Amino acid sequence: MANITPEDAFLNDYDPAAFDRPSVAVDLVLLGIHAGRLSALLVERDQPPQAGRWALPGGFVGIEESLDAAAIRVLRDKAGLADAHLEQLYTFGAIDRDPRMRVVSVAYLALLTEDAVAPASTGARITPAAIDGDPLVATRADGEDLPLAFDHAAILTRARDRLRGKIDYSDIAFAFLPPAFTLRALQEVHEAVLGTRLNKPAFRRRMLDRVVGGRRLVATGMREADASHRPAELFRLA
Amino acid sequence: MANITPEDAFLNDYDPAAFDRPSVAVDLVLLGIHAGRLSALLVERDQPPQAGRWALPGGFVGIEESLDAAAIRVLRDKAGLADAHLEQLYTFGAIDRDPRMRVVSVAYLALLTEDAVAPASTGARITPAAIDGDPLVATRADGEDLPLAFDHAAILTRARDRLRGKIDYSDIAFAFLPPAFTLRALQEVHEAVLGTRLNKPAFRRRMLDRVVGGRRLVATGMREADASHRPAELFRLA
DNA sequence: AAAATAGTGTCTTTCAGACAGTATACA
DNA sequence: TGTATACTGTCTGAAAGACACTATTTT
Repeated sequence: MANITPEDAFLNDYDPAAFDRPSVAVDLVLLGIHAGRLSALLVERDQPPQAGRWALPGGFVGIEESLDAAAIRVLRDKAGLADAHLEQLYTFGAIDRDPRMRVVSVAYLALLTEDAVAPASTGARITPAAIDGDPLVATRADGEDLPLAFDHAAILTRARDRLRGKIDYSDIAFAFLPPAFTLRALQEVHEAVLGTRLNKPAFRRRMLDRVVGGRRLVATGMREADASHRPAELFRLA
Repeated sequence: MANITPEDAFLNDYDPAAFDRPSVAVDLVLLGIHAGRLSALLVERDQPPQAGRWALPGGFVGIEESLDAAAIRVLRDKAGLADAHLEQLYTFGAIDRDPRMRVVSVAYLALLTEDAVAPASTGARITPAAIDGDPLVATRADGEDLPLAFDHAAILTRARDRLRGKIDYSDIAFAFLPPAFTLRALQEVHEAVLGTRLNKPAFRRRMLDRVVGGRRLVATGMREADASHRPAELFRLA
């Protein structure tokens, strides 16, 4: 072990500028709860290859731009969103994932509130689609299953799995909600992400007892406005 | 497939071939349990920049090589290891993380058994170092704290956090162990990763009841060989 | 026999699921 | 007053922590 091999010497003198390099891109998985279902914002491709298929919004990373900065730029310029919870998801680097050229794509997870997902209406070039099933299927509000471009079904699957894995022990669920929210809304977020129904008293207890990152749920004393029956209390994270 | 034109690009008005691209590299976080502590294999840099500092083994990704293939190649050629549990960790893309050029580095986690970590002895160019504390410190077996190169302390920190987050609900602990192992060895892996002591009866119950990925612990009927007192039974995952 | 670790039985606490009940708002 | 939903009390069962005990092997 630890001998200096010819490969070591070669790599020490390796000049990457002399070789072709992959392009580096970011792709954004924009997720929100829409009509009670976990949904992604997808963009219809209008150019070949894969014209007519639906893709994640993305863009190439500039030579003087960090990965995070590129993700923020795509969020703003391609999705028209000023702000969202953004976290890096996974990097996809299969040789043939894009038929035009070698592209290594760093996927980001962006979590949106319901009012950020809804304006992208069905029929437009960017639309929310419920993601469900295994293998994953993206279904638009009109019931149409949208064909996905490139390896984007794999990216969406990994995004959903990440979300399911983290929701129980992190504060990501709150990224889907406005600053003040009802416990029912929080439960609906959990149910949409996990794809299961949850027990209400146990859920309430767990959420009210829980401390995540030094923060916990506190009652605001205010109540939801538009309920047709008894309005629930609004909580916030503090 | 269609002609490759600038219009084919993800962003209609952006031709990546016309711009400088970052280099893409992989860095390997080689982790194992050494002397009861979670330890990483580090390589001493013998060239500037940062000569004398300790780095993760890494290498550039070839234009016709997937990220996973590059990680396997580095594992073999730079670390001299034929096989290990390999999983992608995170991609580091700050603009100035390498002073020589723009490098986007995809970090991989590689988990090794004790006999793969141990041969790299203290004093050699590649050495195991216990990683502990917050901020993270890498300590060689002789007690020396090793200065880390570039952003590799941040990479190691993220590797440790990933491990701690996954050990309770995945089978990664077994990647540190040979095919047959005692329950005490398994508990020592958990304790080294989490940095805490665990309750023995509860740990045994949990492990023997647990089913992860359709597999569970089964007794082999064999016992450990070199114990100076009552030898423990060997288990395997099946 | 002594020493040391393997392995188990059991008590207690904690917490989630289930279910039924009370409270409060709107029609 | 009816109805729908918010919110809570309590029972039960599952699982973890703590601790003490028995079992088995080497020296």
